[in-house]
Amino acid sequence: MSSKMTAFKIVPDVNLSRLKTACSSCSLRELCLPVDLREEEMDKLDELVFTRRPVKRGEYLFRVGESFDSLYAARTGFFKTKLLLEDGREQVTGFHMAGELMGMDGIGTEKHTCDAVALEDSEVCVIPFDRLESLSREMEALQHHFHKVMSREIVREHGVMMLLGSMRAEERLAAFLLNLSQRLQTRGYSPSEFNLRMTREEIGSYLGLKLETVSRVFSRFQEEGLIAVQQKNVRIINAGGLRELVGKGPA
Amino acid sequence: MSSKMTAFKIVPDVNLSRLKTACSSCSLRELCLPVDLREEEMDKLDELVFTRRPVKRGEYLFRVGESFDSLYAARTGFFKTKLLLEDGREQVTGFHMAGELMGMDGIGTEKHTCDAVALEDSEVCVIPFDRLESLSREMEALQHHFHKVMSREIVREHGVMMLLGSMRAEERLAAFLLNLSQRLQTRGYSPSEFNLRMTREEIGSYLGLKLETVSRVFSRFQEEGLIAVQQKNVRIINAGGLRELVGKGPA
DNA sequence: TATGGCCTTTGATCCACGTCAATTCACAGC
DNA sequence: GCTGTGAATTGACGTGGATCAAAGGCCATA
Repeated sequence: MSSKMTAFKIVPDVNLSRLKTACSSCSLRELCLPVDLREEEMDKLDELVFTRRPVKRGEYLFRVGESFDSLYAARTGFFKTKLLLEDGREQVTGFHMAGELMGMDGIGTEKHTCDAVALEDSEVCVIPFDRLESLSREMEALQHHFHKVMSREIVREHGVMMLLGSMRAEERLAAFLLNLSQRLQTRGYSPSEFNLRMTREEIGSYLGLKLETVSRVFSRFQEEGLIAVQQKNVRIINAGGLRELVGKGPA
Repeated sequence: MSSKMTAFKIVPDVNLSRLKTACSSCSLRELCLPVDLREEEMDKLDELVFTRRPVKRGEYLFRVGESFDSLYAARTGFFKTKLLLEDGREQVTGFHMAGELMGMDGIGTEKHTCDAVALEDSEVCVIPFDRLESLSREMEALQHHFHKVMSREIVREHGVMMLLGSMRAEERLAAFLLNLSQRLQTRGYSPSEFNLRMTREEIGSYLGLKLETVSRVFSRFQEEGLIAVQQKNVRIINAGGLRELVGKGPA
C-alpha cells in the first residue's frame, strides 16, 4: 500500500454512520443519495483538519494531469466532474452539491482521471492527503469505507442509470430529476421546486443525450403536466408520474 | 464498521503487487485488465484459506436475495454476472475468466445486487467471509485495496465503455473484442484466436445492444477484414483496425 | 439418420434520437 | 434604455439500431 493517503485523522465525535447508510441497497426507482456528510459533521471536520477555500464559477478544483494531492468536499455551491477522453470527447460524470465529496477517483493513482469545475461561486473544504496521518485503525476503516461507499455510488448513481443501453431519454431525465429532488430535500431545500445549476448541454453530457433532446423532453414533460420548466427553474408537479417513467423500459 | 468482512487472513508470500498494477491508469483504447490473481497466487491462496468447488454450466454462484457470505474467484471456466432490475429487465454486468473475482459488490450490504452464473463447467475458489479474520493491518490494507481496485475496475472496464452514450455499436464491439483478447493473452492463450463463451444475446446485454446488432456488426467486421467469425470462434485479423474504431466517436 | 431446440444470420421496416439550422429568450455590460 | 452573447426552444430531416420475421446452422438425443 503505497497510496499517498493511508488514513484519515481521527475525529471521534463525528457521526459516520451516515456514510454507512448511504451504502445500503437501493432500487432503481429511488436512486440513492451520493456520499455526503451532514452539516454538523462538515463543521467538525473543517475545524479540525480541513481548510476552506472559496471558488469562483468556472474555476477548477483539480484537473487531469495535475499532481493530485487533496480530496474536496463541496461546502456550498455546485460542482461538476468530467471525464476527458484522449480523442477529445468529454463527459460529465457527476454533479456535486453541499456535503458531497470529489476526488476519490484519483486515490491510489498518480494521475486522476477527472476534472472538477465549479458551476457557480462556491466553497470547498480542501483535505490535503499529507495532513491525513495514519494514526488509528478506526480511521483506516473510515478511509476504507469511503472507498467502498464512493465506488458503490459511482456505479449506482450513474452506472445503474447509464449502464442500461435500454434506457430511453424520458427515463433518464425522469430519474435525473428525481435524484436531484431527493438530494435537495435531504439538504433542507424544497424537493419540488428548484434551480438547475447546469446547462442542458451538461445534463445531456451526463445522461448521454444531446442538449436538444434534453430540451425537448423537458418540454414534453411540461405538456404532460409532470413538471413546469422555465429556463433553469424546475417545479415538479407530478412526482408519481415521473417515478412511473423510470423503469418502464423501451416504450 | 460492522461489515461482515473486516479483513483478509494474512498470507505473507503471496505477491499482491499485481493487484496494484491493475489499478494504474489506462486509456480508453487499451481497456485494462480486470482484477486478477496470478496462478501461483491462486494456488497459495486456496491451499490456505479457500475451498475449491466445481460448478456446472448454468449453475449459480450466488443470486440476488440470498444471504451473501462468500467471495468467489474463477479458477477455471467462464462466468457472467448480471444485474436484475425490479421491472424484470436484466443486464449482464461482466464476464469473468480464470483468476477474476466475483462478489465484491455484495460486500458491506446485506443483499448483493448481482447474480453470477457459470457459462460452462468451471471451478471456483470459494472464500467465505467468516473465515477471513481481522488479524493483520497488512491484510486490512489488502481488503481495502480489493475494494479500491474492484470499484475502479467496475467503472473502468464497463463504465468507461458504457457511460458514453455517444459510443456506437462498432466501437463497443471493437473494444469488447480487444479487451477479451488482452485478458486471454495475459493468461497464456492466443490473443488472436479464441472462442467466445457467451451468446450474441449476452454480449448484447453487456454492451447495451440487441443480439441482431451484435451479429450484424460481427458480419461487417468480417467483410472489412478485421476479424474472421464462425459461430463462437473469433480470429482477430487486424487488431490495429479494431483499435482505430475505438475512440472514433460518432461516425 | 432423423428430430427438436437453441443460436445465428440476414432482410425489411420503424422510430427515437442526433444533426443542422433558425428563432427566441435571459441577462450582463454599456 | 440598447446590444451582444450564450442558452434554450423548436422545426425539418437523416440514420443507427431496435423490432419483426424468416431461414439456416449446430448439436444433443433418440
